[in-house]
Amino acid sequence: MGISARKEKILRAVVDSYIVSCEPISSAEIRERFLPDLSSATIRNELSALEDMGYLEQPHTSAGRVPTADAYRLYVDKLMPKKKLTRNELKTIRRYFDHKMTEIDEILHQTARVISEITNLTGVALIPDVTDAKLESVKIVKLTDSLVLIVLVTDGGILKDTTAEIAGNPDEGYLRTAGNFLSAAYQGHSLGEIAASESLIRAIKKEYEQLFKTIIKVIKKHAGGGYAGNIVLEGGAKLLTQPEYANTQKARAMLEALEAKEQLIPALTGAGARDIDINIRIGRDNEMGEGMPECAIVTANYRINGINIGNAGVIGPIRMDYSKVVSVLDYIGKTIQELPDGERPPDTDRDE
Amino acid sequence: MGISARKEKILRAVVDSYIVSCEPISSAEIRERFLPDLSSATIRNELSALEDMGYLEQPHTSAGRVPTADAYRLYVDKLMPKKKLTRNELKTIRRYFDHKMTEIDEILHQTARVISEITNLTGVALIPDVTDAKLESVKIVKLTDSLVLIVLVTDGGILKDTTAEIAGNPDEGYLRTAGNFLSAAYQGHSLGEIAASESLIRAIKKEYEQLFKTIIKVIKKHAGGGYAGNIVLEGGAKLLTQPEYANTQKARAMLEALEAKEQLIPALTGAGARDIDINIRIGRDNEMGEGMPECAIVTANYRINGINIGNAGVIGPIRMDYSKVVSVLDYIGKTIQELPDGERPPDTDRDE
DNA sequence: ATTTAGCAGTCGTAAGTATGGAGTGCTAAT
DNA sequence: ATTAGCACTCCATACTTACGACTGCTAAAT
Repeated sequence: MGISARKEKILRAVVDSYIVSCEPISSAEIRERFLPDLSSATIRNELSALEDMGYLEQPHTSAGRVPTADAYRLYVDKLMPKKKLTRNELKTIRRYFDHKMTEIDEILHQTARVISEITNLTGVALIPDVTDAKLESVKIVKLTDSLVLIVLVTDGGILKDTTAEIAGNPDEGYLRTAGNFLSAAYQGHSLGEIAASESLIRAIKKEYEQLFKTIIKVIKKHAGGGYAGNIVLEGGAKLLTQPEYANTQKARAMLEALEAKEQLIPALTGAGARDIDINIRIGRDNEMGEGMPECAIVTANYRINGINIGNAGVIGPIRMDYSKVVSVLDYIGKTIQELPDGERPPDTDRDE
Repeated sequence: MGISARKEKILRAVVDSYIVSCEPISSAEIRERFLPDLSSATIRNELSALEDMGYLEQPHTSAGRVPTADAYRLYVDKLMPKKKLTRNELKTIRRYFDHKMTEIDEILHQTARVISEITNLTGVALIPDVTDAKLESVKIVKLTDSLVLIVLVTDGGILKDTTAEIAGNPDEGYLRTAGNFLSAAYQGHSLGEIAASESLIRAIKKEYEQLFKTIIKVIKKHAGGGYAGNIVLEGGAKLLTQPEYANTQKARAMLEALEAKEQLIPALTGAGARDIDINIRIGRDNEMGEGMPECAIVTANYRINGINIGNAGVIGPIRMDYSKVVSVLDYIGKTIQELPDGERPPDTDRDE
């Protein structure tokens, strides 16, 4: 059961206004700026009704109205205008992506950075879990007598490498052969499978056993370990420009939540985030997960040539410019789509 | 020309007190807590003299005294007590370093993290410039048909790797040979030299030329690029617990300075930081470099087996517990000294 | 000559009070 | 159903007062 068109107009006015000013808005101001054909008294009646419906709140009796989290929810689902980015903003985004990038990490870092720059919120990116990635090959490179570099290449070009110490000073040929052997044995299996299954050990020749154990350890480190360390944040300090964090108390709670990145995982990966392109979650205290302060998270899922390369978005106060954020995420999606071919996104206009 | 012993005692009392309370201290309180044998009037006279000498300030006429930056300088150079870390703190440090770490990056990350945890300030680490590192070998590993991994191994075990796209789908043997060839040609030369000199190109066989150019690009990226990206920060939000940043204005200035990591470079690498083990710089506005707010930076230079592995320390308000910070940096130094051998630092006592 | 007690003077902080105005809810008229 | 009008609420601001924390100075004591 919906609400009347007029109520929607008024609610939208409240949210639109509050998003930029962070101040309660009065019936008179709504009339003046958004709905001059109605009297303030009528608007007041509607406001009162919207308050009863749980969409608005008053900080105190003689103050204007402020949207609730429910109002934002309705706003993003139904009322939100489609905002266009300015030329400068488009240019900024393009500039961030105008050189070749081969590593997913780098793309996501850049994405988080540009999101933060444009929205003045904290940019966040989630580097995808490699547990389900299929192993293509294992390369083992000798660095020094006791140190090797283990490189795991997976489908989608994801790449994980780690140095490991190794005993017995094996020669390069041996390591190469071992790498080829392991590649052959494991090719097509996901890292998760490899980390989990003990049975595959049997297939391994005796002479590779020590090396094998080391590599399994490396794979486990990447596969089993959850997302910790795979969350990228850019522009944490930007949040302090937002008036809701003028109070140091709240600012600290928020920044601490950001520093404990693991806490963010449920908020970034929760239900619903999987299949749709843009995911907006608006949460009061503890709705976002244990210890997370009241905030909103908007993320997009990015793909290149159909291959998932990760999620990126913003984290900020519930009062944020959702429309702009969505536009930014959208345009970035188009931009990185075209990245590998060096093409420009279709709606690009070049201006000096 | 020094100051009298009694003045030193009083100054130390002021600083010691201010470090923990962040409140101006009165003559009466000094008498009570530090120097019961003197009258407050005498202390008042001395305070007045110290103020004339530039070591103390009054926020206003009827307030107690507060140390100036000069006072901190004198304090760390001469007056500071040697504080012992608590058992818990020692344990915390040891826990951070109780597993094997082969990568310098990882050690410095951990260092910054533990420093932040114990001091409640922002931990900072500077990963050393590789411009002067001598190249030991170049490894080129084929990942996919068009992608190779270029690994640069330098003396001291420093390692830089980057993926690069490459045309012509060369086979593995070719890449290995090319790697060996380049290793031989460049071994012993510093990355800086290699990046700078064009003359070495002549020695390169025609067939390696394209690959060579790619690798030079990679080396230049690491060698010429300055420190950007080599600065590690941990615990930025911790600063908000410090009373000097209760004011959001100042907090933002500080956090923004931290985000623009490049700005930190002069502060971390300035004159004097080179040869001594622990470097304390206490700066008023702009003394630390353009755009840096008033703050203090304490760093230590860490070595393993005589090889420099980087600097790490804290950044925080001028009012910080220098003694504790120095103790922490010191103990970390001992701990990572012993890291590769798995030994414990000498003064370690194990308690459950 | 140094130290100290005593006291006047300064100034910030906290608490209390008054005022203005912003905004609402309600009522009654349209 | 809408709206003008008005009484009412309550916050923000400014102003005042009182208190008390410290100092600096002077004069006496050591």
